[in-house]
Amino acid sequence: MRTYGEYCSLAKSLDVIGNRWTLLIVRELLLRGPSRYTDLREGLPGIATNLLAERLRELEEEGLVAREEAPPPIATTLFRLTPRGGGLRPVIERLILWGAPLMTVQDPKDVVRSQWLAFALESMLSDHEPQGPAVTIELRTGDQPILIETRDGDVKARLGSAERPDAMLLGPPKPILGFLIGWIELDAAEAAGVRREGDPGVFERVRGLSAEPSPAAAGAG
Amino acid sequence: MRTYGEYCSLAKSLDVIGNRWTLLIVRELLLRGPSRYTDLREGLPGIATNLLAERLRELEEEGLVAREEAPPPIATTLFRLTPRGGGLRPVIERLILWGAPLMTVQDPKDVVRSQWLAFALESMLSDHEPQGPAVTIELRTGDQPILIETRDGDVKARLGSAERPDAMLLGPPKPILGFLIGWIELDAAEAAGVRREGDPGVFERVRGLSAEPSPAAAGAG
DNA sequence: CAGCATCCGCTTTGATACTG
DNA sequence: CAGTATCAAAGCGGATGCTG
Repeated sequence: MRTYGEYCSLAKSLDVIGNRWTLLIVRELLLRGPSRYTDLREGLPGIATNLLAERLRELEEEGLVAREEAPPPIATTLFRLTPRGGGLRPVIERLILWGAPLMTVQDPKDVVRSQWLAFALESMLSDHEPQGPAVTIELRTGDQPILIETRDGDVKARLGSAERPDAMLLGPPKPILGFLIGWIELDAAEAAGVRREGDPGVFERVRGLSAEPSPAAAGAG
Repeated sequence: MRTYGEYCSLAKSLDVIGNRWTLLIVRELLLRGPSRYTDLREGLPGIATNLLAERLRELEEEGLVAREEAPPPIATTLFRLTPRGGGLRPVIERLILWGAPLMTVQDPKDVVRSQWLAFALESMLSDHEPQGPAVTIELRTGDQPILIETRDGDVKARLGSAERPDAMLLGPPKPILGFLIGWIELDAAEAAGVRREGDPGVFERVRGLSAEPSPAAAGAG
């Protein structure tokens, strides 16, 4: 194993999770829960199968991932995060927040997955009126519908549909994200191809208030 | 440039700062302030000089680092973090916290630098009695003395000495760190070669209360 | 000396093919 | 389903040399 050889907490962290793909594997395990090898590979487009196997082996050795052989009737291997591996969630949340300005650039070749958007939205949105009645927002963007819900003062986002959401946004992911993060207003999002249904006021319940849309200018500190 | 090709905030962050050495360069710039090329290389033992040059160029292109040519009398190039680059501090702090359990293992080949210890201590300690009189603790470990001070409810740690610190710890870094983080008690630290001077009560002002010394068992989440 | 660029051998990664 | 095997390409580490 290649190590920085520094008695430094940051360097030692990077010795463990600094390799390519490692943190994305942890992301998949966080958002999917215990997963099969094949499902992980499906959630990591472009990863070489030998690399996924090697990374999982390393993560297991480091105690971040546990392998679980399901008994005969199911007969499959599940990979799950240990508490130590789950402890990376705050790190990943901070990286998501720091990277938000980079989402203003969507390369045509970028793969879009609603699961990633939902995962990121949980870190980026917050409930500004925790005492109010729960609200539900549905997004129709990416490959699957996303459900945003306020719950116990938190904002939860996951794949799913609601019978009667309080509001709905349909269209390309970039302006929808830009509007929910707070970089652009609803009319600008609509000009970029977003369609709204339901009460426009409910968005303000969870919307962020960042002011920095540009990836070059944004100082997140 | 190699990219993950995902429209995901985490993946895009890693596209920018996921390369080897990048985050350690940011660490050096955070703890040193604007730095010369040579000083950066000195703070990153083992980095190849061409890699440092390449990383700095990348960081400049991404807008995290700015290059500054000092005028003729000084005639040197300074590299400084932009606000965007400085925005990585919370990410690095979380990585430091997550990596703390890894500091229970000190490889004989690990380079020890007091600056790294001071930087990490700032993330790991907090002032439990912000209204009390300011306290000063000096550490004699690593290559240079470290000064820990309470200030405005924060704990600051930097290289330096005090005329009359309220307390002092001398000895190997591992037990000193273990004691300050809260994994072991003072008598255990002393048994591991730590010597104390001054009031033992002042340590409780800033000490952490983590309970998990083992890198394998610690669930930080 | 500060701030690189070049060259070379080794390691890691990516793509694909194949297996119990 | 859950990998292993193989091989080419890219990245990295170390040494050395160049330039103002």
